Amino acid sequence: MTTIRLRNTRTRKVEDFDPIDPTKVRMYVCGPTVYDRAHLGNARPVVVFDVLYRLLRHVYGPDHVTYVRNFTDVDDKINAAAQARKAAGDPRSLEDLIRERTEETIRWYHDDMDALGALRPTVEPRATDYIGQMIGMIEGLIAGGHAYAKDGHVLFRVRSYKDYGKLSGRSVDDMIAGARVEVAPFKEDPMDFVLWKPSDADLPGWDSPWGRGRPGWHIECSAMSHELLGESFDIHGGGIDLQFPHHENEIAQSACAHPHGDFARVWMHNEMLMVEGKKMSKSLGNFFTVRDLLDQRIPGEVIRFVFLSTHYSKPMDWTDRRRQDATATLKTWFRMTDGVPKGEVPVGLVDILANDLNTAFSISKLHELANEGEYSALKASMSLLGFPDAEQIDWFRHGAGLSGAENLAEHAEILHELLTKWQDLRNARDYAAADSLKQSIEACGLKLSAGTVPSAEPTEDFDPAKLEALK
RNA sequence: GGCGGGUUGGCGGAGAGGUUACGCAGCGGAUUGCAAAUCCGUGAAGACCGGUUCGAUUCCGGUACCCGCCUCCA
Repeated sequence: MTTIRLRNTRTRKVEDFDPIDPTKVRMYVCGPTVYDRAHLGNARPVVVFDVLYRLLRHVYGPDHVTYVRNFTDVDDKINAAAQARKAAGDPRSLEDLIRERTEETIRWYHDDMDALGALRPTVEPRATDYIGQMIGMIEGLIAGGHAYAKDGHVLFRVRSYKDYGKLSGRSVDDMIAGARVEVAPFKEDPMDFVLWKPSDADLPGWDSPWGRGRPGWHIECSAMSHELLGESFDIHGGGIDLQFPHHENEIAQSACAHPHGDFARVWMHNEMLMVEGKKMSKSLGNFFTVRDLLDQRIPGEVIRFVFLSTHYSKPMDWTDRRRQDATATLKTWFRMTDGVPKGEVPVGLVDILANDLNTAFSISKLHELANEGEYSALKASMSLLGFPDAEQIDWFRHGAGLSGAENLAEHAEILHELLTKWQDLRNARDYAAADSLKQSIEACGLKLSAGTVPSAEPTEDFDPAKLEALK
């Protein structure tokens, strides 16, 4: 059997993966807080751990892997979104508004992640369905001396867990010296973090031994992973930004609540996403969602390809250039594998993925399969990496994909239609009609180019009104 | 301030202590309504300074620079 090797953040080493029970491999990945569309950065862990999930299924069998990814549907950002709508005059109750918002966001999330080719996890628990387990866990922590109630709050006593800070390589004393911690009157120690907090009448709340309130961030993952995967499970994943404090706190809670378990044995973290060399942020104006890209007719598999071309442990740069390269490569591969029977995944490729998920190297191997004419193997390999079969999609047959020019994005639909038609006419060797169509498009002030993917570049004479008139 | 990641050819991006990464672009050629697609061939690298070694881009140390987390945003 293939030995999978994974980098464990806890030990800072790449280790042989040795599941507790090979017939029941268990993985937990931190999912989204459902208050808005997922941005591109949110999608990276989804794709990274989807590849791991596929690899685990390939090695241990599809029925022997349990993948849990939560929806955090209780959070102050969600409350704020609902309160804003209520303030704007919506007559419905806060609870109804919250429910509507979280349900809608979960639908969006599914739509967007499905488009990236991510398999649905085995279980997708919602935090609000596990409030009882959270309360039970908090009670246990208090009984064990690891937490204390004060003024309607319950706090975790960080000093009661000697390994606190081990995952992220921090010491409690150093962090306090850094003085960047919230000092609150109800805290024994500045590093103590909230397990439960009181809710006033304007906030959602649940009855608890400490009064009506709601859980703090962190406890939901500890409670749900315990309920669904047990005291000890194999892999816990998420973005590197979650390493501290989220995962550190999860470990502290779970280790103290279940001292006989190991909690998660392997901790995996993906590095961050950047856009054109910079962190994605609203202030830089380079912030966008997965849906924004899909709406620009960028296929989900192209986004996936760009993600996989960088190892998960390195920052990944989303650039328009890489998007174009990925489009061209996938287009070639889909043409090669269209209608070809699916063969076997080469052992060498599985070994490459098993070596700490080296997706970037695996892509070079796919290039080699393509160069050698091994199209059946290429097709199977693409499937393992989560790409659709050529027969399931059709953009590669005629074109699609636009130049990334920002000022064309809002005309994506009409341009896509026109470019597709142009390509189809050329494919049909109807050059008279193709050239005539080209002339009418270029009359709008666009320059067409028959590249790997037909594209349109705006000139200084670009007139959007004329373009829309071509509809 | 604390912790962590990175620096490879024009661009993106890997593996391996000694042998071609790979892709894109470029260049030469074939083919082709096409500015395309396809096919054949081809040049080009390892931030800086030391150390270990018969030999390092690959191991070790230092320097410089870049980036992220520690704070609501993944």
